[in-house]
Amino acid sequence: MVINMLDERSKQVLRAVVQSYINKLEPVGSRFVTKKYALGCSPATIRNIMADLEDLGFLSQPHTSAGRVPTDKGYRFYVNFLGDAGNYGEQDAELKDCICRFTQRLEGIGSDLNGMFVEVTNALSSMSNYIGVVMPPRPESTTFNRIDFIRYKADKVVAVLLTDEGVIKNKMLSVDAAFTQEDLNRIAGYLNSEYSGRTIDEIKSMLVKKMRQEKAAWDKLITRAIKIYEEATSFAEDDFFVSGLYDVMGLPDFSDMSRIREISRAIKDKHAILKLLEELSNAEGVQVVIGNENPVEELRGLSVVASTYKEGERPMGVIALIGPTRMDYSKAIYMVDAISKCISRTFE
Amino acid sequence: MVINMLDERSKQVLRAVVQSYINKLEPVGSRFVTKKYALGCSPATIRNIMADLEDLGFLSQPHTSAGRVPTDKGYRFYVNFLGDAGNYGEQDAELKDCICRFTQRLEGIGSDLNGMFVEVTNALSSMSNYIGVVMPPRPESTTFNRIDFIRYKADKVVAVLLTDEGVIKNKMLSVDAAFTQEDLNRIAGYLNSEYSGRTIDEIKSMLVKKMRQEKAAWDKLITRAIKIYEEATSFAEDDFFVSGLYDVMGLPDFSDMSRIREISRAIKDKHAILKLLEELSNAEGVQVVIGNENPVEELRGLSVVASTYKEGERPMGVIALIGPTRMDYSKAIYMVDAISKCISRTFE
DNA sequence: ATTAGCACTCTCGATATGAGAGTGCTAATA
DNA sequence: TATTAGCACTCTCATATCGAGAGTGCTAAT
Repeated sequence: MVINMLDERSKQVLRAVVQSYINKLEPVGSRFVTKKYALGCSPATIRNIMADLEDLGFLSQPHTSAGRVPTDKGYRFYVNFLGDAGNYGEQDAELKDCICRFTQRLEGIGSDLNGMFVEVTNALSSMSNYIGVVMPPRPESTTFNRIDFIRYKADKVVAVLLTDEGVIKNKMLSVDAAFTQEDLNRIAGYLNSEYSGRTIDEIKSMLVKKMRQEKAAWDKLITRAIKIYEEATSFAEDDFFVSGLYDVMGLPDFSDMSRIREISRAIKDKHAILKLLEELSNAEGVQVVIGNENPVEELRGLSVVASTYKEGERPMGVIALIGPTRMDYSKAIYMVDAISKCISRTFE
Repeated sequence: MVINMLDERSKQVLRAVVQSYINKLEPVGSRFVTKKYALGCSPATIRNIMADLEDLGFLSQPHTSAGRVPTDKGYRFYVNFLGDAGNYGEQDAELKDCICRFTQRLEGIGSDLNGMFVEVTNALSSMSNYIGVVMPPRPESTTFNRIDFIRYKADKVVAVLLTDEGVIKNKMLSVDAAFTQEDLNRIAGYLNSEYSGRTIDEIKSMLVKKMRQEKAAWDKLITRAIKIYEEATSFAEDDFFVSGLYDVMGLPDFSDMSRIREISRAIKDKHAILKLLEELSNAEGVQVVIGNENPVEELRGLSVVASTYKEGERPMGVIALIGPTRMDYSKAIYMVDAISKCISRTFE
């Protein structure tokens, strides 16, 4: 699908239909286009063009005598070639201002990543009225900073894991042997001195290797360290930050219950979204998945605008907006882009 | 409203109406009652009784020629006097079994409170199809076990707070002075040795008092300790565990969007619910708030079944089920009762 | 005190109707 | 040849009408 497959006026008409449908969520008719967008021709001409666009698969009619509605392909063309691409910066001043203030505040939060992610999801959803999602750094790309163990009760130990990126995780462990705090400090000290600066996953495999090497005559300390580390770093993998499910219900797109329930389910079991975002996480720049392009069954009929945030060149995680197919792509792309860049900046 | 204000047969009719309305969510007519519940009289008689019950405010008619529907007052009477009170144990075996298995598992989780609460909300909602809520122990009733500080970067410190009940909280603090890990250990050591066993709030006020006492010549350590403790324990207060918003949308009661949106909003700003649960937390046993009895505006039209869980005699927090007014009170009361008792047991 | 019988009321689904919006096509026009 | 005016046509949506069904309240009989 190349940009040249449509002449200039057709593009203008397509853009007009997409934009006004995004705004009003009502099929747009030929008369309306001539009135609202001065294209210098009559409704009849527009009708002809629209009929052509329908033949090409960019538009469709809900019923014989309604206006036209963009198809997924129509949105796709709009996003790729018509959506003011490159100058999303020309958004309305209020939004820009709002995002600007937010990014400044974000940089102030500094290294409390969890806190930052909560802020980000909230900001994403409240500014857009879509669903904001942040996928935190995956264990394969978070860098071990240090781990500490706190003796809690005879057989309970709290593990606190810090990463270079500022993620704090804690977990209550049940241990079989009765450790003293000194034991725990030794184990932590060992792990901290040996493995600081590597990724969580790297360490896991290194420890396993180590276990094999020393096979019969391994140090008891190391065995313990390995076991306890494994347990401490086995956090639920399928977690991410979401916000805005309630706001999205206010959109006229979701006026019937069944849709809402579907979406809720999709978000609740997280798996589907996680899969999608992971796929997108390797790509460069802002990614847009429109409606039925979505590889994930449950999210058909929704669009996703996502972008990775990075530490230097290394991709860390993904932020995304999920909304109805007729979402305001310009706005969403602008937001996701600005905020993901801001997050990346805080890692410097 | 005393139990004697109705004769026996009237009570039977009221019970019949409430129970079948709870089951089918359809106004129940006189003929239906005679068919389904063998009360030994004709529809005409039932009609007379129903008319009386309507005069007394226990029932109402959606429109002239529909069956009767319980009013809030009707539910109230049912819950207080008719709802098999005292022998909720006679629930259907499957539910009992399910809860039994769950409580056993719960006791296995042991002292990881956060994990336990997540389990509890999930269990509450999935077994009932209502909204499950758990209010964790308030700071005035959690007992300080120990605090530890981990130096993260020059001006960042991670505070990890443990309570006797097994709540773990962590927080990234920005500190002005550059602490060494030794400084931090001294501060933590001071706090731990002095204040272990007291409630979080007690300690706060004690520290403030201490500051006043030593006024001019206070130990620098203490000043630091106070400041850092204050910051470390100022967690968001308005947090609790919720689950089941999505399931509740499946109930026919909420087939229209506006209701759902209302509820979502109420739950999102948490404040209203928190207020209500706090009010209920001082009472003994299972509390039931029905429909418009609800003091909280946003929750009108919903019913709440709540019970406190305790450590010994000391009330710690509240668990609750929130559902439509025509919720299955017997079931809800049974569940909330069983699970709150189980939580209390784990504290022993 | 209870009940059978009956007229009455109200909802709900099906059906009909007309206004309105928008199209496609044809023939005239620049 | 590309555009446009005009018009018949189609489809939706809101409204009105109608009858079946369910359930009531009342009255008179038991």
